[in-house]
Amino acid sequence: MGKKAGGFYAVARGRSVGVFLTWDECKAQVDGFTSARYKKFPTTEEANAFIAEHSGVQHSSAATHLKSSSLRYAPKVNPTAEIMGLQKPSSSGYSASTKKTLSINSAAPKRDFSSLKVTEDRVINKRAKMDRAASNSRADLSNFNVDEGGFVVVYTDGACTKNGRKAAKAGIGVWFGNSHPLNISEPVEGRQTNNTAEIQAAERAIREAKLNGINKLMIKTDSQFTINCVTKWLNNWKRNNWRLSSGGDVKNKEDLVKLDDAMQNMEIKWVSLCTMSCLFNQFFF
Amino acid sequence: MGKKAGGFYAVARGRSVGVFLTWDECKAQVDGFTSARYKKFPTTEEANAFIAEHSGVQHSSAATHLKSSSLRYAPKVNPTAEIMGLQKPSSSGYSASTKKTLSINSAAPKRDFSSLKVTEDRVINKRAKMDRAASNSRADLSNFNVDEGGFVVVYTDGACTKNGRKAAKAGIGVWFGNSHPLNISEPVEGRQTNNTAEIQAAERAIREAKLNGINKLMIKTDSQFTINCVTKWLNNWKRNNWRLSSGGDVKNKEDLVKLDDAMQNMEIKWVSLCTMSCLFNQFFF
RNA sequence: UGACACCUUCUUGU
DNA sequence: ACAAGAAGGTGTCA
Repeated sequence: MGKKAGGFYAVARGRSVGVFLTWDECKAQVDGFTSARYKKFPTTEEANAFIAEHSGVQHSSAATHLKSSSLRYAPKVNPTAEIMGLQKPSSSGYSASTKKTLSINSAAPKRDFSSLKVTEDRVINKRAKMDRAASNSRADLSNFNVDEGGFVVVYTDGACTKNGRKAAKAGIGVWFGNSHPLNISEPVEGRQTNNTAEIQAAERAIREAKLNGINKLMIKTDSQFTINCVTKWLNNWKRNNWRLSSGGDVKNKEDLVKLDDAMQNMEIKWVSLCTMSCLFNQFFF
Repeated sequence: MGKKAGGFYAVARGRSVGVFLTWDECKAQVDGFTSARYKKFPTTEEANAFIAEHSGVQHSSAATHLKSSSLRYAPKVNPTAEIMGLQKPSSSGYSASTKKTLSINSAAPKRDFSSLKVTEDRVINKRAKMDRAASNSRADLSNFNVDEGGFVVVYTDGACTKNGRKAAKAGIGVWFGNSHPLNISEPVEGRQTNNTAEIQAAERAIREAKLNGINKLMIKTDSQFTINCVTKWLNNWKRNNWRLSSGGDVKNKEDLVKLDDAMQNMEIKWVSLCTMSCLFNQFFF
């Protein structure tokens, strides 16, 4: 080994949040943690600043805390868990399966699509359906999260193992509520990439909502890509025959056409989970 | 130029040692291999340098040794690796600083202009100078890479954060060799764009070379724009009062005049890093 | 229209 | 620390 000792690893989102002195320690917080955010810095000050900027949330005590330079190993906070506070699925209503015996309860990763595990797609899928059918009581179905404007809130997410490689396997997750009968976790159809997953997740969420008489839906996703596709680029692409500004083809045309179709007759508010954290930062800066 | 055609994957420690053209091939050598050492580079030269530096053997008698080693270790190596042969640096002697979580010692990517980080330009710049001054011994200075024609080889590069926006910050890099005392990393003066950066990088390289009695210089850059300016358009612009064929002004006149001035009394071979890979392709297509 | 650069943003994985 | 999947843009010239 014989590495150079210097350096501070800031972990803004991970199993624990804080500054670590070795890559190994840092890696332990971060490895396998979905949408982890971490970075190495030459000074503690910069490391702390990074955490302040990227962890989305701090404890009220955090601001002062970060300033005291002596504090190395910061406490364990799970930002997301707090922002989302009430109803957000800190982890999963998704059927738990083998794999990745999630780490600790508190800091459960935002995304635990255990069920996406390839080898079990069929089984899981089937089980999910049975599950939904079985518990299809009115009481359950009406148990949506609804915002002040009457929009039903749904969280969507896509994941893709080995993204970019030919063995890639992608899956989607749709979350209406804890153990909600409409929750979905399924494999992706067609091209297996992270983005096809995110897009299909949104599409499935919408179709599922429609089937249940919902006509106002708030989709929360961390895929800025999907949001941009729908809110910024889609109309233009429909006009210009799906040409990128760079001249190439729109890679996700097929999925986007389906999504666009699903969107008809549904009022949708798109919410970026990322944006939410950013907004939150304004409390601190 | 790494983006489209993919780069070159150097495997220094793995099932086989060598340069590979796809991530899949590289992965095959490396996956599950204890303490594998590998990295992607935009050029074969850099890939070979990485292998030379990390494959365990070596050091001391660099030049000749490297040649044979790359041959020996490169079973599947594409022709290029052998054709290009020499010993190009993996990368930067640039002072490391914050940003982009530099990797360990030597094998940073071609562009790790950590030092370009805005807030620290001054400091970094100062440090770079001290650094150079401090180690300014004859022994070091004579340690240039020289081609068969007696041209000293230097790599130049420019970078520009937020290129095209008003917050843009540009910087230059000049690389004569690993930890070479003449290496430069500095902020750009004047307009902050990618092209001013590339041009100023070349100019600085020439001036630095001149100060050290060099009169034959091979400049390797991936800026086709800079090369075209100098080798195709400059003479014409000097004649026609810096008019574009479209009638407008030459945007980079100021920097190009300085570059032109620096070029006097210096024999220069301009080499496009891009062209090199392209040439290579002709072996296969 | 082409070419070479330079970036911004987001995500997924090891 | 590394990889890829995806979109948007400007800097510049012919």
